[in-house]
Amino acid sequence: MPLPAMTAERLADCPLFAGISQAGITSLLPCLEPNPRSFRKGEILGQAGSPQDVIGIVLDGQVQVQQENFAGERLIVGLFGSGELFGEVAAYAGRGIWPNTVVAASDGQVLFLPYERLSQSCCQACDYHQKLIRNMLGIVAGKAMLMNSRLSYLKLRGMREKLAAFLYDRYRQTSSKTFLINMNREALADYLNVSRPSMSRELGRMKDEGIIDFYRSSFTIRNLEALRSIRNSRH
Amino acid sequence: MPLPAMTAERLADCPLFAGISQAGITSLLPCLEPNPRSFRKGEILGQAGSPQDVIGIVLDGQVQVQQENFAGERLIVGLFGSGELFGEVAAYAGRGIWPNTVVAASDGQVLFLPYERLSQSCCQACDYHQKLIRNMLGIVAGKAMLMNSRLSYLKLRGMREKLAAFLYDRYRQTSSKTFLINMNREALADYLNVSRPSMSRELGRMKDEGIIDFYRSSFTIRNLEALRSIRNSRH
DNA sequence: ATATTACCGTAGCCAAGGCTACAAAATAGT
DNA sequence: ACTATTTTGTAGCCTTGGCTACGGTAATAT
Repeated sequence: MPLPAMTAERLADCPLFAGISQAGITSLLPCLEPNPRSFRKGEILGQAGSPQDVIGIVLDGQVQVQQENFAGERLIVGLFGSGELFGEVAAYAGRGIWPNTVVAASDGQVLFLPYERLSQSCCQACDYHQKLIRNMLGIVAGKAMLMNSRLSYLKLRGMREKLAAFLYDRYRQTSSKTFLINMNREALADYLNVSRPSMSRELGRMKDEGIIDFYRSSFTIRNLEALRSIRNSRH
Repeated sequence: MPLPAMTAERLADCPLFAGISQAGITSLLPCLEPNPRSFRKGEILGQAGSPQDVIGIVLDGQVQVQQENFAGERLIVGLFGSGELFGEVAAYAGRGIWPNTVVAASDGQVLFLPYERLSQSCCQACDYHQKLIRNMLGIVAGKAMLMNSRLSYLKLRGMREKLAAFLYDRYRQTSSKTFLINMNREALADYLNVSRPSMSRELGRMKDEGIIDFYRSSFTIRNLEALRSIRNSRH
């Protein structure tokens, strides 16, 4: 199957190929046995439980990773857009099985790469392979860090604690008391694992108390000390 | 600082050196600039916030990784014993800072390795380096998978759901309707992020309904179908 | 401009579960 | 055997927060 036009250009923005020139990518690519695929919204790109021998790179559009829990509920693990990878954590954790289902959230294109080609040295250009593997290590470690911070939010009891922790982290990341968040209320509530109306209620309370201010996705910290001192009643 | 005796022997059991012979380890080790350290219970092996340029391998004893959240509470991330690594996720995620504090949970020994030596090709024995990096990739990916399964428990609303998910997973892992868990009530409650008395109450209810039976850390699933069909009321 | 849809705040009801306190049972130590 | 300590079950109170329902506002399409 022929590669879509501009593939190498797009991959230059993919963290997996960070530090590799476009020319390098072009020469490296055939060696990775890439398999492109166009998809329409709703198509299944990876079915939980079925054998997995590739990882995916989103070239265009968005894909959603869903975890099906033991009772058949669907939990959204993540939404991945252009340049992002999916399936690589499970791949290198050594099962040959998709643990989650990957569904197209829009029309788009994805590039599948056999993950064993990536991690094994190959014919020529082996210095690039080295780079690829180190990049992959960084990507997987980064995802683990993300999950870890997610875990630390979920471990907090109490709505106010979760909100305070989340907002405080954003404050530290942006080094600014006013910042935008890239989620709407529904998504934020889902991220913190609380219900949207309850979260809105608590946000309102915190606004009334002068701790924060907000409008839509713009938040401002009004009383940093009060925010930092929020902790659960239990000791 | 001289390496402790038997270091290579012990490292042979470490997943980082999987697939490398003991002789290989011995010849490889000097190249990694290992730095051994003995510790006593309570010593700090890595302080959150301070610069990090090494990863640790536990040779003997146990170390505890603690996360300090924004308000100063301590959350236990994990307890690592002989052969296990710590600090590697943060290291390869690219910050040069310990995100968590590592405390010795007993007397023991640890081997520190500069993580950049690991990920870069070196003088001789470069085929071993390849292997090391791929092993490291597998280890980090495995930790990410573990965190993911932990996340899936915490995401569940409802005590009964969490218990059902946990017990059902144990049933699948052991392929037996009767199994022991390696935690006491307190630890299990902490793992599922609920309070112990509330959990005991719910366990009692499930026993009354004939879904499960238990005594101390021994659990028996009496009604598998009922267990599987437990899901949250919300749709 | 108007209709349609997504997004967000608010109110009220009520159940799930957190918390303290206590008792019984098991385990460990002497 | 006896005591001390840990572990687990139980009871009752009461707060937190889930849920439905609704209204208003912003964004988007027609």
